[in-house]
Amino acid sequence: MVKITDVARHAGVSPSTVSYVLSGKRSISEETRRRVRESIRELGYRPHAGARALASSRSNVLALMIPLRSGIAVPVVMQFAVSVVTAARRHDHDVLLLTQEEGEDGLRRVADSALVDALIVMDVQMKDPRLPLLRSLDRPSVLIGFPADADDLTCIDLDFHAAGAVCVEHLAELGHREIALIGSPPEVYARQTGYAQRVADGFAEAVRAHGLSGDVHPCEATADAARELVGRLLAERPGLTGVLVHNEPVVGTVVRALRAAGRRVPEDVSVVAMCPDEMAEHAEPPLSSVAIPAEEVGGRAVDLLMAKLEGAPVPAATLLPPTLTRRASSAPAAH
Amino acid sequence: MVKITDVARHAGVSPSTVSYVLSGKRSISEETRRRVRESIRELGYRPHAGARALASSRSNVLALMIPLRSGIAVPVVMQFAVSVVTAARRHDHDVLLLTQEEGEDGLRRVADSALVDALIVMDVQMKDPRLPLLRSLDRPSVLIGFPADADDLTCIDLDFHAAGAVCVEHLAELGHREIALIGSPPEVYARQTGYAQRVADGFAEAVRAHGLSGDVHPCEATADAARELVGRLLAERPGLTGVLVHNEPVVGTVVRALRAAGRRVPEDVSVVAMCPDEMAEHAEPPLSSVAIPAEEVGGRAVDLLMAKLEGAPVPAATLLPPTLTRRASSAPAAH
DNA sequence: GTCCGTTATCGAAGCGCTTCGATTAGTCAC
DNA sequence: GTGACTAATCGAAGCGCTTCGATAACGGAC
Repeated sequence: MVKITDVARHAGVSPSTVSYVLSGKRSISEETRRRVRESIRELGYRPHAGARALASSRSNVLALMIPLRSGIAVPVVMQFAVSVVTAARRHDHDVLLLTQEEGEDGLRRVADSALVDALIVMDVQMKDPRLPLLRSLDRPSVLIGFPADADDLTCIDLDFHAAGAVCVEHLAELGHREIALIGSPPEVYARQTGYAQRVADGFAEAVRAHGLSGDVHPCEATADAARELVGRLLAERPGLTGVLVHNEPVVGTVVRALRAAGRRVPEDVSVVAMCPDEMAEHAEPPLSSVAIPAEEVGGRAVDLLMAKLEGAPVPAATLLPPTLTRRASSAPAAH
Repeated sequence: MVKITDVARHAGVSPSTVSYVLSGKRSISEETRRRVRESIRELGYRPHAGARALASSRSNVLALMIPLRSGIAVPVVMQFAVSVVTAARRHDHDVLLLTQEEGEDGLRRVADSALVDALIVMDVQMKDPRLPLLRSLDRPSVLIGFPADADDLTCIDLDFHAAGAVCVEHLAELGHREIALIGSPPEVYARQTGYAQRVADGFAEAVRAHGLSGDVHPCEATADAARELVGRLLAERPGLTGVLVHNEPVVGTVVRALRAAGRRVPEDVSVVAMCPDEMAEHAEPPLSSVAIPAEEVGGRAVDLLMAKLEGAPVPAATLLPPTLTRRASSAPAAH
């Protein structure tokens, strides 16, 4: 294994000079820098991560804790993870993967052992048991999601409240007056993850603001439940012409159930979904939708963390504005 | 930060004794061990990962490189990742996440910097550019998937050949004589990832062995392509009563297309899928299927790696036998 | 010509741990 | 009682890097 002293000898300088060339923390003459770089290349030198971490108390590794729970859209989690890794690499950091299962002990372990410099935690609950721990750690962290009490914590997420509202506004603009939200399974609201409730609130608020009629219907993530709910909705509310679906597994079923009941989409009923773009694009018909900008959330989370590591002040809360993409499933209301 | 010398002082022993208590590499008296453990607990001591890695040349971290490419089933990748992390933790290791995008340089980087002790690489291609690198690294690795030339490498995967065959056998047992394989998109075969071809080979071989008629039809992963293919198959082969679908995104579409063409599933046509169990269970009707045992593959991959790290010999190839789960989509052929 | 401030470099200490003799006690066979 | 072990513990070296003075060389400024 080639070490810094080998490079130093080869370049005719001291080890500390090599270190300063690498870190740029002191000025080095152009000529020396060139020679050192050349030696590094020639010898194929890579600093030993452990030694570096020991001497500098920086591991250049971030921890990412991902959720496992059912009801969490796996592809979205994956997108997050990939975007976090990609963003971390841009800052010359690596990512250590932790599962929710490891819980607080896992976070404490990697933080206290100095395995990681900072932490990103996904799928934050309203009353998340990890929050006190994160507050007590001496390492910075960023939460993806908003807990009930976010004091002293840095959070980022899609603005779900605005997302609910933006869907309503879209339907309102198209002239729909009677709409409904087919929501997440009841346990998701009960679990107090927050985002489901925020969508519902944003929906309800916008419904009021626009003088529409519309209400919220939690729905189990099964085809049967979705069909049953659609049937009930159509029976109870014959004037219904707009539906917002915030329940990924059943979006396809909802559309098919509407059609089975003789309603054309979008001619008779407009459908808007909150789901990954990929899913919306491949649906039949392609669905107007608001997606979670996983890519951006992950990237921004890393940026926030990097800023905190450098001691820069960062906003406590970052809400990303929702973007509604119009596709074939929504159209002006008939008269 | 509390360090080993603090623990040593608190317990009235030398630092090396604490180290030996932790590692178990030398015998320590019952009494001393107890005292040291107690001090560790009381002081909340965690060994510094970097220092440990430096002194022992073991980081206790594994690298996992995950694929990004489209056509790879995201939930399966996620399952792998989670099972690898879980298995690694059982061996007191952590997992560093790398994306395929990082390629060979990424692998070299984490290996040469001693950030990781060993590597797991997913989604191995027939002629994978990472293979020479992995051979040259001084750290053990395990591939998930089988390249064309696996010399000196350790590979593990589902036995796709057997998986293709087992589906045919299932259909044959049920009395079906004319069957078809609706395969992966053409580019997946072209890409030479291997597994698609192996399924097709296993299928073809078993068809021959059982004296059935049946052939292979690659299919784009779009609803249109699937519908079109089903239409063509039914037109060209009126006697068709069994279908194996090895193309996750379109399994639902295939079933619906069959029904749209007036064929009941399973009464008129039996359908078997190769897809994650979750997808098969939630389909309408629930599908008889062979799943990739991601859980087991991930766990076994880690076990192999651990064995290699300890210098134990391991089999070069591990093929996990497929398991077919009978569900509602396959039934005896009508006469 | 002296003094000061840069710029470029070096040497040494030290990060927190593991590991390798060395040492001391204790046990047992004879 | 002696020699030969084994069990339990210690001390010190060293893992490969960063970082903190210290030093030397070099220009201006006066």
